[in-house]
Amino acid sequence: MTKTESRAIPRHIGIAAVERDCGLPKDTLRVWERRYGFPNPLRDERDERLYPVDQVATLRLLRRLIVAGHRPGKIVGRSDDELKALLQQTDGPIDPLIGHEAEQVLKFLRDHDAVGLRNNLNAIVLRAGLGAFASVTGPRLVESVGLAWSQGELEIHQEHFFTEQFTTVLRSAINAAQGAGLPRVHPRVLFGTFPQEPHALGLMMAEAMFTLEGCLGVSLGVQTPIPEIAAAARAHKADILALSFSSIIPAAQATAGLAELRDLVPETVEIWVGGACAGLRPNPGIHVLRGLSAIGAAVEMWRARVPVRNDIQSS
Amino acid sequence: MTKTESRAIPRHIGIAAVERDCGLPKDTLRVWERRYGFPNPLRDERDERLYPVDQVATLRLLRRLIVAGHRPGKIVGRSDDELKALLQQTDGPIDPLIGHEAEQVLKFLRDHDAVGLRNNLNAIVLRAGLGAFASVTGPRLVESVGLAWSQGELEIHQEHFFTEQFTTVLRSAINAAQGAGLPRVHPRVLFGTFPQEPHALGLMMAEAMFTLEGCLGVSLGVQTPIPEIAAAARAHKADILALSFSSIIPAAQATAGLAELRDLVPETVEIWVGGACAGLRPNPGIHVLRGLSAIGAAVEMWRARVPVRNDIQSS
DNA sequence: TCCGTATTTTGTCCTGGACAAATACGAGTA
DNA sequence: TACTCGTATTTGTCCAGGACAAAATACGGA
Repeated sequence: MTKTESRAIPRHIGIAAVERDCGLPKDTLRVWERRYGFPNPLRDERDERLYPVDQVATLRLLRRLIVAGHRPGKIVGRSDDELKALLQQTDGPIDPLIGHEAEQVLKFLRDHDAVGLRNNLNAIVLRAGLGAFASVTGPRLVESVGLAWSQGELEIHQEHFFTEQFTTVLRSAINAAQGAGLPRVHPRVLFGTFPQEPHALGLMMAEAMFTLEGCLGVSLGVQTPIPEIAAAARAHKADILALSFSSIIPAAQATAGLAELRDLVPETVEIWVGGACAGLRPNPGIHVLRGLSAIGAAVEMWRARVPVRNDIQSS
Repeated sequence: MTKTESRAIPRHIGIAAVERDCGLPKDTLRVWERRYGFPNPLRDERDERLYPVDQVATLRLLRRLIVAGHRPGKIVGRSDDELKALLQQTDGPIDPLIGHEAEQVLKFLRDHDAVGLRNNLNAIVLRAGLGAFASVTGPRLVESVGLAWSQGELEIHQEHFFTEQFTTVLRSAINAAQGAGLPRVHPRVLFGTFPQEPHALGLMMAEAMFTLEGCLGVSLGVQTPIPEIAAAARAHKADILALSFSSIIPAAQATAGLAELRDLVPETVEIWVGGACAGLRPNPGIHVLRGLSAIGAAVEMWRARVPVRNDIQSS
């Protein structure tokens, strides 16, 4: 009975869990420790690294700064305060970014109010319309919640809870849109993410945007192996492969994976990518969409560019 | 023109790409090579492993067999033909189990017919009703698809595709049920899975059953750390913690995790578990439900057992 | 100011060893 | 026969510390 507390909230986590939570590969964690003296994990009885949770929080800050363009050698080892100052100077101050809706949502999360959150999200969708929700408000809400989490203001379970409610609301709105007699014609769009990418929200918001444009969308969900994505593109005769990248994906991995994928699918299939991942580059054969609101115009351009094949075309 | 092909499809890929595509960690790939002599990659000029694509395909077969219960020592190194034979032999003949609906669904999957599959699933829900779908037909469909996949009759992307469509249909049915004026009172039920459990379908079917019973359900989605589940149970003042276990979870892990969880939540919170995981045991403080159709009666018993507290009860 | 070349930084891969957790095996008991 | 418990084997993950190329930066000359 006496030590329930010590087991209740683990103060230290292993290297694999840190890799998962921070998106920093194990090798990188070890080499940072060797070079910069940080992180500075304890060791358990079998000499394995045990990272205190506050160092894990710092690592998340570091990762944000690095994807924002800072170099590890300059920032690893600095104090949390310095890092936060840098972060604000990069992203701009945090508060202005959080709009009224985000504040409300965060309040519902802190209150663990499921019904209130759901009603609130539904109200936002109705007020703004699905298009504006999926391209503007939704991403902002997601970012605000992610930010609040990475700054320790929300627990993991609160973020899970938010994701679940958001998913439900958005999914039902998409269903309603599909049932509302939208045309559902070309282009055929196949949605998916790479295996390291478990984040489904961005993908679903993209699905909403394409649906509103009257595209015929099919989703594979998240974390599909690259050869499988390619096989699915062929099987479904997709015109466009739409992939979502959150910021947890290292830019190098995204680029390498995209090159591999580009080789595996026919050239007639376009690859469109988007998301918060910083390092996305407009390689040949890869279309980078900056922001979900760019989808509408891009689909129109596609329709103008690609000759009509709105009838069924058997191979 | 003659050699374009050799550049178009790379015949060898690096270890990081293999990790991505097969889901086998780099460390495991290296230790298999050391112990079993397979995989047997070439080396590039800087002595890094280069895996031929056919070995990568074999690795994917191996991974399938391992999640199906085979042990690496017995199968790594065998020929593709032997592996494929094992794959078909694993679960015995599949046909008897498959009902009419499952056959239809498998046909739509093989045809990659998104619209047909969606309509078909919707029709089943309407015909059978949400209760029968979530407790009988749905689980059977899920099992049939899983079986077909484990025997190599379906590709991974087809299973992803099925999961996505099934999710959409079920989620929208749950929404409809919630909007249909069901009472939504006690018990408060919190849904979740352990971190190693990524399977969301069972959880959602359980959510459907509880919703039909008029419970007030809140879901955390899949893969929530155990302390977080406990924290969420306290925060949401849950009466019941409903956890889903698919067969990929080792029984020992489930038991250990449940013991840990049982310690972390107040005794007034009941823990109900269910799913295809074989080793679930009715430990003290843990209620094991055999099958989703048992949920209805269990909720009624709970309501009879627990004194009325249908009014709001502030802590 | 621009562009090509040195230099630093940085992530990823390597080897070979170690060990605990998971699993299979085998003996003893009801 | 079925089931439990202790032992042996298998298997995944971690460690150290070295190496090197790709990327980023600094530098020098037009």
